[in-house]
Amino acid sequence: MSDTKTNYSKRSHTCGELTAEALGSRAVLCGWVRHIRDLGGLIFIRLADRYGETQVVCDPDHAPEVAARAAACKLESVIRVAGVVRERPADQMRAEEITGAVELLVDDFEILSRAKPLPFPITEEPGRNEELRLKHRYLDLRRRPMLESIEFRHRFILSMRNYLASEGFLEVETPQLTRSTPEGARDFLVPSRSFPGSFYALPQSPQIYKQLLMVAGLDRYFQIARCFRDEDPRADRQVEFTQLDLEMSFVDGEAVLELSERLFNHLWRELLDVELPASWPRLTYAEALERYGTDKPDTRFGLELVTLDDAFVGSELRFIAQALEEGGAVRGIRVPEGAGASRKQLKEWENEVKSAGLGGMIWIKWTADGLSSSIKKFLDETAETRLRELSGAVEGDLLLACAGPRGRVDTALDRLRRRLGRDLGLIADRWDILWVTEFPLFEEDDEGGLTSSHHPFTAPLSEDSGRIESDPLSVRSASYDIVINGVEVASGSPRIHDADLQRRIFNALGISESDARERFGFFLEGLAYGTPPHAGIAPGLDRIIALMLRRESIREVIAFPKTLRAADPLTGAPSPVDDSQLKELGIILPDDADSSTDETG
RNA sequence: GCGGUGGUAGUUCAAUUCGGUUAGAGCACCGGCCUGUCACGCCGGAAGUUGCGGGUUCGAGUCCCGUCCACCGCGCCA
Repeated sequence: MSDTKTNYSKRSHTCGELTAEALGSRAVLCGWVRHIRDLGGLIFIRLADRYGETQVVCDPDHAPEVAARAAACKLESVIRVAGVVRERPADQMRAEEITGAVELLVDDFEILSRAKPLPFPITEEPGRNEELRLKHRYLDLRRRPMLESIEFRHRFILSMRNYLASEGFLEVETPQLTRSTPEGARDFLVPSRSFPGSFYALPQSPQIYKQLLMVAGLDRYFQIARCFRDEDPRADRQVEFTQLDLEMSFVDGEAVLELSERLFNHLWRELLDVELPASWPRLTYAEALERYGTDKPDTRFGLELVTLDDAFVGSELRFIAQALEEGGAVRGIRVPEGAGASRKQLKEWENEVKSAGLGGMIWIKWTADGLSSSIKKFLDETAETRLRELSGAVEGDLLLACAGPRGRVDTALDRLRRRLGRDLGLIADRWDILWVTEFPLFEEDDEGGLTSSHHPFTAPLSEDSGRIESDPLSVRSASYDIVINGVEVASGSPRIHDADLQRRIFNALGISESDARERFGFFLEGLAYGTPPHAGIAPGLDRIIALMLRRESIREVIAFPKTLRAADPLTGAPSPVDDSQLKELGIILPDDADSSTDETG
């Protein structure tokens, strides 16, 4: 009776707590009718709530009225039952369930809310139709695995919040209606009524605000921040997602690395009972790309990439010669003892490469019977020897390779490597957590200009900052990413705290002095009133929680996620609005605007 | 924007290579029976514009074209 869960409520216990200790006592339970087994006389109901399930028995010999009501009760109706806790017959105890030794013999039965027939069963694994789950998310969330992920998420955030508070961090909220800055992802815009023709933007991250909080002297800040980016979603990306945003003053990047390591280690220890290494391995961006073809390598297995250009110098293979001429690369993966791979298997692996945008995949097998290869005609002895040297292949091995522009080859081989890791069962069951550092500060955009590869407030490595004007693409940033089992889960950097350096960066990005004043003037001015050196990081909570729970998609750890087109099947958002609303906002739609969707599909 | 997978009863699935009678089954639902079940059991019933539109054909769930939706990936995601 003293349990906080039952305070203020109609029940004496939850559905997960009655055990043999309660034998003989009266109890009142409320919950959902999860199973009904109507034997014609006796009726067994498995009553469920967030906390568990308890078997309740309605016996017509004991209470005829109760049995009659139970017989009329439908699955997932909400009921309140009162009765006496009694022991189950000895041969019917369920040791694997907490409440498995007891049952409630009901003498009072009240239906609080009847349920219609369900659109899908609560007690079974869902089918392929995820839209149906989202449309009735309130039912999907009744499923035990979903409940577990929501509870886990709560405990994760609680543990994180407590930890950061103990480290002296202040939790501060920043605005959701803010100013659009054309850098980065596409903004979600919100029209202003009082300023017709002007728009707020939803924050892509609280980046500028948190830096201004450092200028304000808050010293250590964090926020569980909702971020919005209007880009196509993926299994690990929603247009609306949650980050732990944090920032520290009077520190360099190293301090943020240390804090992050302690924070993650704390979370893994508290929530998973797993001890991560006290400090994590570090990999530079360049090394990650060279060895794995990606900036977020899964290091739980080998199959590292090798560069094979040298073996193909002067090759008569047109696609290879062309790739090399155009400054591309031939890279591959040696599969130890992979020479036994079937044609069908090779075809599947090739499809993996093709769907990443490459024309095809080369394979070479070294077997006891000699060499066989998709390009055997074009492999002379010199080339073959060179391939073995470069890849380290020995008899019994398989070499898979691709040619093309370096970036696309790396994307394809990263994808192939992950597939190989799965297919060959090479992925170790462990947590591989590491830092990826020294990202390039700039990237070339489509028009040959420069953009920030992280964001424009990222500090360059001090030894590289002299080249911002002369050779910007060679400038490395002081940024750092956290990668766990091949998933990028956090990204951060020391920030620029000097208005002059910030101006040079804007300049390199092609943002003129007047542009910068127009777009970031308030920020530059802030930096000019005494800015402490500061650094921070922003872990993506949805991804981390999904990773910890080994869920395939972050939708499994978000209560009300959106589809891959950023729609919400439950509410029907986004939806058209009344003309009067548009008029008030001064918005005129083109005649062909029609956002309605095919409802028959 | 591009590539791939899928869409059949409320739901999960099936439907003979290459097109062939009235599109089947489990669960749920409705009716009947059943007093120790726990995937309860037994008997019966209702339930379908095969996502949508067009085409080929004597005949289309099946083949072709278009389109919509969901999912996976590429592009995109400072």
